[in-house]
Order: sequence, then structure tokens, then C-alpha cells
Amino acid sequence: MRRSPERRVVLADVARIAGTSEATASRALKDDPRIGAATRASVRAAAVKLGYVPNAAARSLRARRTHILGLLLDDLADPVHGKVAAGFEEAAAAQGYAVFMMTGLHDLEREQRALTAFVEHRADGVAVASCVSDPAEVFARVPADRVVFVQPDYPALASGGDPPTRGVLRTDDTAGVVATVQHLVERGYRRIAYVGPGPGSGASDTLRRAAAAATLEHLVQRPIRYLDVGVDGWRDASSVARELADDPPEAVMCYDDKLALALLDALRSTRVDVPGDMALAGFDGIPAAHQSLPRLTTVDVPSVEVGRRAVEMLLASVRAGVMPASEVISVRLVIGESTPPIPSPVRSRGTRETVAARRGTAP
Amino acid sequence: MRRSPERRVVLADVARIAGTSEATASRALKDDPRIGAATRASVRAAAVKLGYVPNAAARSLRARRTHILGLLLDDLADPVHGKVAAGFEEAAAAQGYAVFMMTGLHDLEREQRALTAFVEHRADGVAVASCVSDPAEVFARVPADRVVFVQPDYPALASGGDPPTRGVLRTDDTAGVVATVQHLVERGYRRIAYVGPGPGSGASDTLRRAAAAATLEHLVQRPIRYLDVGVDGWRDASSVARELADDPPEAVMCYDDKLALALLDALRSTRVDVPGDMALAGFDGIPAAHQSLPRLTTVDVPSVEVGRRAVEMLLASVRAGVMPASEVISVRLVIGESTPPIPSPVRSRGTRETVAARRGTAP
DNA sequence: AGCTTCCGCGCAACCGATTGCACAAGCCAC
DNA sequence: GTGGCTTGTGCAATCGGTTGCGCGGAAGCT
Repeated sequence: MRRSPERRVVLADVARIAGTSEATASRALKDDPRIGAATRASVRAAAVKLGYVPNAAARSLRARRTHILGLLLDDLADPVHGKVAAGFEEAAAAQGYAVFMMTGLHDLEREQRALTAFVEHRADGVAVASCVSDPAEVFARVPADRVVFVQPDYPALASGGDPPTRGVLRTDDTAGVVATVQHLVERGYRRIAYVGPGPGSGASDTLRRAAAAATLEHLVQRPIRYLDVGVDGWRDASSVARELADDPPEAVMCYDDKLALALLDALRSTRVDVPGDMALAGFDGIPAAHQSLPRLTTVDVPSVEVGRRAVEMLLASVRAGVMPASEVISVRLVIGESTPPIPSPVRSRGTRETVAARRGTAP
Repeated sequence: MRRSPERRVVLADVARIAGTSEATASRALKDDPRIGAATRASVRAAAVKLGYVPNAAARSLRARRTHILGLLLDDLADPVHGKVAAGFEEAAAAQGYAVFMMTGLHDLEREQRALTAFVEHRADGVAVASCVSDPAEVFARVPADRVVFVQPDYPALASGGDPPTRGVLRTDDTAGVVATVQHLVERGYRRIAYVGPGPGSGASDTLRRAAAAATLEHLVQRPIRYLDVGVDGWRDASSVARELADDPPEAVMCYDDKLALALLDALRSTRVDVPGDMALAGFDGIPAAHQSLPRLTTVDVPSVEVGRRAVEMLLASVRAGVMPASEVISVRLVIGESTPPIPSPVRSRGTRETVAARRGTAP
């Protein structure tokens, strides 16, 4: 099998076969009204016959428009980011845009390289999802009117000195946390702990923490208890479980479902029953949270929709030539089995029987 | 705020500032040994000062090499595909390649469009992960020496008439299934069912089914029982659960973890205890499978590694100008709690007590 | 018939970077 | 002093389409 059987076919080939100039061929292929029907047909035929595929690089060089979008995110393997990516890609494809996806993996240098790559390829728009770079660093590379920050790191935005009031797409995490706290309080829980990554690791974290604290203090006049799992998060869930087992709160809110599920697993190993001994709530609504035992009370975040909206914001702003507006996407509390009504104001650790009864599986 | 504060800076600007020609500037920036140190320095300085970022389109137009790879997969939101994508992106980025990611979502037309997009952008290489298109259709658009099929659909390959013996990257699913069956048999299970998507939906399915059947028949001289969940797979897990509950096998092997977890959840609703009443095994080793209750016996597939290898295969073949070789990546059985040794050859349905005892949580 | 108008098409410049080739110095040797 | 070499630069072509402008011919009008 010989290499490159036939040289890549170019517009000149099509024009030659069709017996026209390149200019005419080019116009015929894009339905320019100035081209006659007969000419158009023969150009079309030639293009199909030769299997002509225009060279996007050449085209965008001239057009100064690439029909490329860039998406920078932390980790494609993460379920939440994966859904954002899926929505982004789908919406972009629907509009005829190709998507460069690059992951930052919490590495500043990688993020910089990714942004530079987007600029090298002259992406028409760039979405930056939860990165560790300052917005100032982003703007230093990418024009501000072609960037949308998705779930941005607010502390970083603040440290950037000039937090943009536009071009931010986020989910209403605060509302989600408030709803969760209210739900817990309604169900009778008072001593509530919050487990999440350390401060400075991201915006959502800060938002969620603050919201939880404010709501709880408002509702039960009691401070929330924080457990830090570090920036890497859910890795050392077992040590958190031990800490919780030593001085068990009535309910635990987790930064996200991934952490909640890891903690659920770790608590199980520590002989702490959820929800018998301790209620547990997550955040994000990943599939596993809806299939776990017990099903997790969590906040469904429409991540796919987030990805889609990011594309729409980018394209709208690029087309209009203005900075994208900001948007907030609402979330929805989903009550699972991990936060049942508390049996009595003062409880001993639940017994297996009560748990079984609550699950409706007792004899 | 005015649009496009300053026109994008081009090489000519750098050259002008540095007081050289574009040719010299270009060479200086890429460390051409023919350029003097002084000239090089002034060009460098000018480039930095202006914030020059070369235009990849222009460069690759001339170089006929884009440093772009394309990755076509079904669904970015899927955990397995997400890991493949993550590994692919990481390896590509490490080699200085940007990645176009497009999803096919089992839609033939979308896949075609994605492949066309890759060709338009003249991707140096394309990885096709589990698509529904014939390889013939793929090769009709993308040169065969720049494609790697990842976990390809073998039936489709066969129907293509010319199954390539090269350019295929797959995991050793057969070995994984064989190991699972052997494990089940060793643990005493004999009446084993296999639940998976219908035939023709994909290669892995076919492979896994065939391997399961062959191994089981070899080991216990007994045919395997198939339950079809349709091409869409795991959606109607509850109906599968009812079907299983009516005539329960001793163990169920699932096509993948996603299906296994859905089935686990559905069985729970059907009052079938796993593993008390029925053992369950999955495939893929997604995180949720390692955190479920009971932890699933499954086959860890190094999906991230798959993505990485795909990049290496592509780059190696593109550089050498030959078709990529084929590779097989091995997998590893991970024994969870969902397939404990069978208590006795003939059992009644397990009671809650026995289950609790088996879990080691009885009083 | 002569003039205007419209239609269909091609010439050539252009997008931005790369590179083959030639040319201009500077240096040494004869 | 001039030829031979090395070094450092620049001219101009090139990659593959796109597009402003102009031109020739056919049709319409008086």
C-alpha cells in the first residue's frame, strides 16, 4: 500500500475538471447567486467526483474566522466536566463549529499552554471551565470578548483585581446549598457538618461553603462545622470518615457527589450507617448518586445545559462583537434516601432494625 | 469598550519592530542556526513585546502538517469514554498536538460530519472510538494511514469487506470475560446469565458475549443465558431485573459497569439481594463500581492508557508514513463483594440475616 | 441600430507564515 | 587585489481558498 495514494485534491483540481476558474468553483460551491445553474452543477459534480474537501486552514486564513471553539477544563474523566464537555461539543457541532478540548489538570503551566494553543489556532471563542489561572492571565492571552468563564474561581477573579461582570456562566450553587440546608433543617437536623476541599481551590467551593454557613446560621443560629479534605478533595475520604465517626454530626453536606460517595463508602467501612447514624447530602446529581445505596440527596446540576449555554454565549457575543453577558443556571434539589426525617430530636445511633424499617425492607 | 483593541499582531509587525525581514524574523523565532545572536535577540524581544502568537492556520498551510489530532467518540459524558478522551488529550498535549473532539452519539450522520470536519481541518491523525460507521465509510474520507480504530465494532469491520489488520487498538475484553467466568465458576456458580446490548451494537459486546459463551460451555458444559437490553442498553434495567427475578440465575454478568449498577439498583427495587440472591459482575472498572454496595466484581480497563496509546500509535505511524500497527491492551479482573463464594450448590433465596452476616455487619 | 443594464465569470490580490535560493559582507589566503 | 568561503539576510514563491473589481456578451429598451 503506497503512501498518500493521490495528492490531496484542491480547489484547482475541481476547477480544472469543471472547466472553470478557481474563483467560479469557489463561488459555485458556496451557492453564490451570481453563478449560473449549469456551471454550479458541473462544479458540484467535479467536487463530488474528486472527493474534494476544502482546507479549513486556507479558508479561515482569508476569512479571519475559524469556526473553532476552545474549551479548557480540568479533567475530562470527571463526570461533571464530562457532561459540560458533551453539551459544549454538541451545541458547537450543531452550529458547525469544531471544538478544541484541552485539560488543565490544575496545572497552571498546562492551562497557559492550552490558552496559547487556542490563540495560535485563532479559536473564535474560548470557554474556560474551572481553571486555576487568574482571569488577568487569561485576558493577557485571549481577547476578553471571546472568553466565557464557566463556574469560575471567584477568589481568583477577585485577586485578578478586575472581576469581569460579564462573560461569566455559572450555576446557582448558592440556591442549591440553601435548598439543601433548608431541607435538612425541615427534616429535623441541626448539627450539620460540611465537607469540602480547602479554601482557594475553587469558586464553587467558596460559594457553597458560604451559602451553607449563612443559611444554617440563619435557620438554627448555629455555626456549621467544616472538614477540609484538601485541594485534591475526595482522596482521603477514610480519614474524614474517622473524624466524623469520632464526633458524629447529625448530617453531613458534601462539596460534591464524588466526595459524598467516597465518604459514604468510607463511612460504611467505619461502621457508620447512612442514613441511620448520619444523614448525607451531595451536590451535582451525577448518575452514581442516583443509584447508590442509599440514594443520595443531592442537587441536580444541568451540566450538559451549562456546556450548551457556554457555546451560545460565545457565539452570540462573537457575532455581535461584544463581551458575552453573564448568566446563571438554576439547579434543583433532589431528595434521596440519605436524608430521611430525623426520628427524634435526640437520638442514639440508629440500629440496623430502624434502618431496615426506614428502607421498607423489614419483615 | 471598543472592539478588537489592536489588530492581531502578525509576523510582519515583529519584523518591522526588530528591523529585519519577515524571513529572518521567522527563522529567529525557531532558532535557525543561520541567524546571528544579536538578530535573534532583537526579534525575540520584539515578539515578546508585541505579544506575538503565530497563526497556526498559516503555518500549517505551508507546512502541510497541522499538529492537530481528531478524536471521534460516542459520548463524552460516559465515564469510560471520558477516560479515553482524557488520556488522549493528555498524551497529545504532551507531544504538542491539539485535539479536536467530536461525539457521534450513535448517529451515523453526525459521525460522518465529524470525520469530514477532521479532514477539513487536515488533522494529522484521527482516532475513531466505537463508532457506528463502517470502516469503509471512514476510509472513504480519511486516509487509512492516519486512522486508528479504538475498540472497533468488529461486525461492522467485517461487513466493510476488508477488515484492516492494522490500525486497531483494543483492550483484551475476551481475556477479561474469560477471567470473570472462571472466577464465577471457581466460586461455585453454574447457572450464569449474560446481560448486554443486542448484537450489532458494537464489537465489545460481540466479543464479550462470545467469550462468555465459549468459556462457560467449556468449563461447565452449559449454555449461557442471554438477556438483551437493546442497543440503547441500560435504560430498561428494571424490566431486565423483573425478568431475572422470575427465573433467577445464580450469577449475572453484565456487558459493562454502567449496566451492572443500573441492574443492581433495579434488582434492589425488585427485592432481589445482591449477592445474597444473585451474584453480579460488571466490566470496565468505573469508579462507581468500586464504591457501590456491594462493591462490584468487575474488570478494570485502563481506559486512560487506551487514550494515550491511541495517540502514540497515530503519531508513530504518521511520522513513519505507514499504517499504524495494531495493539491489544490487557485488562485485570477485580474481585469485589458481588460474587462471593456460593454457600451451597443448592440454595434458597438468601435472607437478610445471611446477607448481613456475609457483609460482616451482623450484631 | 445603438445604448444601457444585467448576468456570469475570471484576474489578481490577499490572508500569514515558511523556505529555496541568491546575494552581500567579512575574512582568509594566495 | 582578487578569488574562495563562511555567515547572515532578504526576495519572492508557496500553501489553498476567498473576494473586490472589472470585463465581455446577451438581453432589454428606445
